[in-house]
Amino acid sequence: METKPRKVLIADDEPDILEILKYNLSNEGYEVVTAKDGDEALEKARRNQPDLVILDVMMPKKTGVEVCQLLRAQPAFKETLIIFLTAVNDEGTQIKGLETGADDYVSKPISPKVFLSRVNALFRRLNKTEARILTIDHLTIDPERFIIKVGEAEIILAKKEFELLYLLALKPGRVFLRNEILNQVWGNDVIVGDRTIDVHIRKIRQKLGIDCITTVKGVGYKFEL
Amino acid sequence: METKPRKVLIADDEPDILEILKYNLSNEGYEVVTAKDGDEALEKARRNQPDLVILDVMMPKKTGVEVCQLLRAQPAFKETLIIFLTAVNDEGTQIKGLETGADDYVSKPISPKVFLSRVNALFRRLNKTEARILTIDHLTIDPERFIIKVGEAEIILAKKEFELLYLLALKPGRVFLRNEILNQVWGNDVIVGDRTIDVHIRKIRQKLGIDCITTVKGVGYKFEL
DNA sequence: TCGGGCTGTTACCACCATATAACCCTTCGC
DNA sequence: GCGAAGGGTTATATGGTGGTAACAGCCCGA
Repeated sequence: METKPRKVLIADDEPDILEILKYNLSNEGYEVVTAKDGDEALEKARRNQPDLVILDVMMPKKTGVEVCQLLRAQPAFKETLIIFLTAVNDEGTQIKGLETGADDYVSKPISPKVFLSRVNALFRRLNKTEARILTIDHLTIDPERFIIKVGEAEIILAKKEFELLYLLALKPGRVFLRNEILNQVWGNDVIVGDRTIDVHIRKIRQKLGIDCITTVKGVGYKFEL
Repeated sequence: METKPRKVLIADDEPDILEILKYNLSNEGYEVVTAKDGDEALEKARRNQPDLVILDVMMPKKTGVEVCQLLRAQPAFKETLIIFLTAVNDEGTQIKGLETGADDYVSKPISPKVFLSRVNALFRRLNKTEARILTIDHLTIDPERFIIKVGEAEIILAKKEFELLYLLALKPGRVFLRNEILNQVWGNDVIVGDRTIDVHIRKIRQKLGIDCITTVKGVGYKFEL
């Protein structure tokens, strides 16, 4: 399952800040791009389409607020997260920043750890609205649309079949005991015959046309391409 | 589609803070409920189902962090916005707060104006349901004029029918559970029979004359051309 | 080689979710 | 007050879903 790394663009004219933030965000698994002034920030934002933009308010060329406004004006950046970063702890600027469409406003000096938590908090909320789309090789499972894609072909699975496949595909390679599968998909109180799972597995294999579910005899099933 | 006021619960043991925040939030059009300790906060949260909960960290009975954890443990509050409010400007607490699932962390003393902007910023990201004209292929949905166009033909839908179609069309392809539809179109407190949705869907399909709503059995409906 | 344990496969069918039509109550314009 | 439209319920039809049974095949140990 691919969870592509979140892309973050940091724009600040102080190299130290850039360095510290980049170091911390990278460690946390984010992909980091940096810019040292407003114009460069705009340029790199366009090219990299980051998920989060961190803007210093006081920057050469263009201020963070200006950059923010320009970004928000473009449809591609309507949804992008934006955090302002500033030494200026002045109310007016802060309010203006937030009203321009920023999602957070952090005052320097910043504690890297606190900053990280804030970033994570923002992404956490964003995540929920997003679908948890699984992509394994050329197989795509989209629970939001209830669609399976093998290559370009769209395949419709029934509810139970979908849930079963999704469960297995969540942890590729991991073997699920028949009991686990029953609990997860059917619920721990429902009692069904022993052949039920096999039949569903078969239907999935049949509909997908590819062999992605492996039987582990005497144990259970696992997803594998 | 309901545009009822956002409900906010404020929990703080200092009456002054409660008063100031309540005053400011009310002015901004929010519906405000207050609590003066942790237990009362939990109680009122359950009863009022607020969209945003503001928690003082230091409170009698239960701390803000405890309340937050208890709330987040309940499915009904998984999505609720939570802001911590505190005089304690200690890193550890702040990080813990954010990692508990809070969305923001504001240190006292607070400027009411800045605080308001932060609240607004949170809500802004949450509701991206701006009324805009949708155009999907040769189908146009104009929520301002309440008009549907299929090709050149104008079609009049009833209010509920329109709202239902608009909801689905906002995210083409995305499957909406019957529950989601009920919440969004009818409101979470209204109780209607199970067949109601089907009937409205049917009317829409009939009036539009084109097949743009797909049934996903056991799950819900999705818009698709 | 035989038999038991386990899984694959097929056919069958009950039941549940949805489709559909008919009906009723309320609201609103005239 | 009346008719029309909105919006909800109920009853019945229908098809897909998903469970079961029955049997075939395979692997492995005795």
